[in-house]
Amino acid sequence: MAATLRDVATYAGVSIRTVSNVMAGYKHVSETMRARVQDAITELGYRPNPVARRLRTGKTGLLAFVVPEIDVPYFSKLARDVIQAATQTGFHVMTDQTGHDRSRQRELLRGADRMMLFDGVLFCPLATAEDLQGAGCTQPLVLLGEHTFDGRFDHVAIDNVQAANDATSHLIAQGRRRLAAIGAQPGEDFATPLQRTEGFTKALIAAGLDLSRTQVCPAAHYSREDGYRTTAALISGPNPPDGIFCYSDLLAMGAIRAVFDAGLNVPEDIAIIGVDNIEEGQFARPSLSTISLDTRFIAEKAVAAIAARIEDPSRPAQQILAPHALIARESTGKAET
Amino acid sequence: MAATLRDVATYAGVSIRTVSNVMAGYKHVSETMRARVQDAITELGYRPNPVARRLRTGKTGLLAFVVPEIDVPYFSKLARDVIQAATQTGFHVMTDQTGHDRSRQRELLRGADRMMLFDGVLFCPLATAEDLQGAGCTQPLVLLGEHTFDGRFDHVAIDNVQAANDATSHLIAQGRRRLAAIGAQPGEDFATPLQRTEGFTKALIAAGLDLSRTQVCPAAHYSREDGYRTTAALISGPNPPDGIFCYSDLLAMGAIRAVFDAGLNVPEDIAIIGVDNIEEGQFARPSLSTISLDTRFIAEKAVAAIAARIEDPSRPAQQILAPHALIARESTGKAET
DNA sequence: TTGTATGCGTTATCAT
DNA sequence: ATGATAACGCATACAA
Repeated sequence: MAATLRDVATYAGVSIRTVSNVMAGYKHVSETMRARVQDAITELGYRPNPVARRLRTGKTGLLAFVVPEIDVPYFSKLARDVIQAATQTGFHVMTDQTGHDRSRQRELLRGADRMMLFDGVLFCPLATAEDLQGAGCTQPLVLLGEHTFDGRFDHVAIDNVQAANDATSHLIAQGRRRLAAIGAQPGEDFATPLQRTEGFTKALIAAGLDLSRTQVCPAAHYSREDGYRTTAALISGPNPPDGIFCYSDLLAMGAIRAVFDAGLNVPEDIAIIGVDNIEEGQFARPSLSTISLDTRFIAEKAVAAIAARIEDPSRPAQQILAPHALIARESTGKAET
Repeated sequence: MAATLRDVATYAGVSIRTVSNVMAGYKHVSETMRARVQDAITELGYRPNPVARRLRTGKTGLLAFVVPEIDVPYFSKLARDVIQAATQTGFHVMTDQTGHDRSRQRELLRGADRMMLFDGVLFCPLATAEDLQGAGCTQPLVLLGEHTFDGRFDHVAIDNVQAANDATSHLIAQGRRRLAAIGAQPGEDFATPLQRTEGFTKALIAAGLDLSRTQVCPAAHYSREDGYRTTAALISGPNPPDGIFCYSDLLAMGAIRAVFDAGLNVPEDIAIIGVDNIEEGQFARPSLSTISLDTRFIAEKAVAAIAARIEDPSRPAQQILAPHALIARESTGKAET
């Protein structure tokens, strides 16, 4: 079995306290003593038991990272950066999936089954303001990607309105006039789709375009499948667009395929732009124009924020704006090779 | 602060033992007592402290899931299924990334910094038999995807040789004769690439093809980038292939783009097939032929195996074969729409 | 059926 | 500078 503090103490002929001091790097330990204890430690291969330490200190060193689905490229990219940032900060990361299940999400938010298991939660919500009501108040929580700041929780997110505006303006600058958006979620009041629709509309108005000729299409899951189906319907509809702003790159990938299956071309007949800058889009044919989010930045800020909140739960909630950037590729006009 | 067992006991006017019994669903508790305790529990909102429980029982309820990079589609798909299966079995899953760093991988294998933190480890190794030597012996370990069974560890994997044979045979059946493979890792002795190269070669020999006209190309990271670069080199080389077997779908996606950037077409000029059946391939243009692995099956078997091993560390190591299937799509011949 | 008491391996408090 | 010891919250052997 694994050696304990007591084993080391006995072996070195000192008290348990001294060993603990050595482990903790305590100042006031004589050199001879420190050496003797160190020998015993390496000799027995002693490693502190994290569970015991955590029972005592109340800190688990664990962070929960909650996403709808980890196999959505944007979330797995984010997970990668979060795990990296957390590891450097001394945390382990547990990943939990809500799977689009609102009640499960609320349950996770309440911290139901894992009270005291995590020091904090990094939450990528598919949630409304209501869902957040009265939840998560019990433990440190940082929201990633939803951006209706109400002063209760730390947020890290891009300016969704501006991002959507940028994407739409780019389509307009490429000469597109009959625009459509895919990704709205009518009936819900999730912040992200609402804000992107707002930005989309703003850009149209700023360009003096006829809003009656534009369509804002719902998409429940931001998946390739949804993008495909919705785009196919748009094309065969009464007012086919010449430019589509998809609220995610995954939607856009489905959209591109739908355009080609309809016998049309991207970008010649329909220009398409997404959001997220997933690697898939760089190698796609045509390569996908998109709004890139700095997941590295988001992850690092989120981990820093949760660490700070764990340190001082009473600090005021921070709102951190992550940068975004337009990346123009073939799907909105660069000639396809 | 959170209520403890003692708080509940005091509140209900019973002993701590009784409360514990009720929580554990112990049989011999009188109904009146159970009801009274239950009331106190809900009244105080009591939730057992997992850390304390785990210190006591020695079980953490935590599984480590170790992959090279979580944002590789195959691994994130696997992660999704692993998390789901583990959740149903009552485990939480921590994801760790080795990032192609051999030493970090070995360190994780030794369980260095997390002895006693995890009940078991699910390991997707980029590791050689040597790396596994003397490591992980200390804690329950299940290997996913490497398949050189030596009786020391539980394995869950497909038959890589057969899978590669199937993919290659499919290319041959489509009339391709100048074949290339991408994904070998010369200088290493990772099981997967070796086995896939073996299957590739076997199929060529079985078809009586001239081995001297085939090329087996290395690729370090199974990434789109590697697939692109390697394919570009193949095309501009002295002996361009008319069919390419990529050891991963990601390599294949890069390969497809490279073919088109060279002014050629898939599948007309070069047919391409991959392995993994990531969703990206279904929507790609052309859609990607591939060998599909049943990640759901792999995840469920792996979780079951680790649970069984945790239960009985001395049980003999199991080797579990996961099914695979050829999926023929446009990239190997179905006319592109 | 239920109460008492001990220990899991730490850290931290109090002495010395 | 170091030793003895008390929690942390829970599960369980033992007692009643």
